[in-house]
Amino acid sequence: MSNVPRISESEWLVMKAIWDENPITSNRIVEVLSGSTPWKPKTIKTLLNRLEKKGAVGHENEGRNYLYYPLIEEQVLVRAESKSFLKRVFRGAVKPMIATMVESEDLSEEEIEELKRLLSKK
Amino acid sequence: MSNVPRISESEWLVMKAIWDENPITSNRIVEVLSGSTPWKPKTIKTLLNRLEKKGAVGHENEGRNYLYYPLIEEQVLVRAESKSFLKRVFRGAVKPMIATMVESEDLSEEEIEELKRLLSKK
DNA sequence: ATAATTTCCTTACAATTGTAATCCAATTGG
DNA sequence: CCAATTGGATTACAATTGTAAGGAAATTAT
Repeated sequence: MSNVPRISESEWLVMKAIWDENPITSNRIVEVLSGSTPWKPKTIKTLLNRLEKKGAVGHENEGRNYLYYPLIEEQVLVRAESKSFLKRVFRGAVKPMIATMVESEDLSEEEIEELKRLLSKK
Repeated sequence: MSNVPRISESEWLVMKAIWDENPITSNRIVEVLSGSTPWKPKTIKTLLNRLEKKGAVGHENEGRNYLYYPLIEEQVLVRAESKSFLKRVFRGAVKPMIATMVESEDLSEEEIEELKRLLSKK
């Protein structure tokens, strides 16, 4: 069930814009993404079409404009991606994965404390 | 520098076989992967060629066979992938990432303890 | 010594992805 | 009211990926 579609790297950026402001007009998406990518509006439109075809987003008409909304929750996609990444790169082993992340990324004191607490609760 | 090439999902499986037994003949790679994938030998050969073209592996001749070896360390590729995954899916935020993994994957008592120790050392 | 097999090299071919441009209908500015 | 613009639909086109098959040279089996 709930076969999560595969979302490409570029498409992820679009999804994030939609999750962040839901619902959101295509114009607004273009506006948001123009701040963080070098994409032309046409490019963003293409990505929106693909995402809709994949069943990741839907839209309704707002006048002559489209109002987009996610059809997949961020959490769902995030989990699916995480699982696939874990398998591909770490052969499914969670601990080495977390170890690598803790080693190579920066974590503040607080974050470390919070994570320890989180682990304790398990 | 050290621009790490992008390794596709299928290619990762080949890389793992090579990291696991280094150096390794093409035959042995086919043998290993035939156990875990449905790929035909020709497919595996294609992937090896692509990896070589990308500079991820090299080979020397062992008689009429090829003996492959990695040109990129596992750690290097793992870190690069992790960073890219983190950015794409978690907007670069390590803590939520680890939190998600801890929540949705299974960790044994021991592993949890070990991770807590690891965090403490930071 | 030929035929069969094996190994590698080259080519294939559709789907996905990145990155748009073109075309058309509706809307808006003058 | 007509021209320009805008938003969406359709089309484009090369690179990457998944998944091999075909051909050539070397080796092995008979």
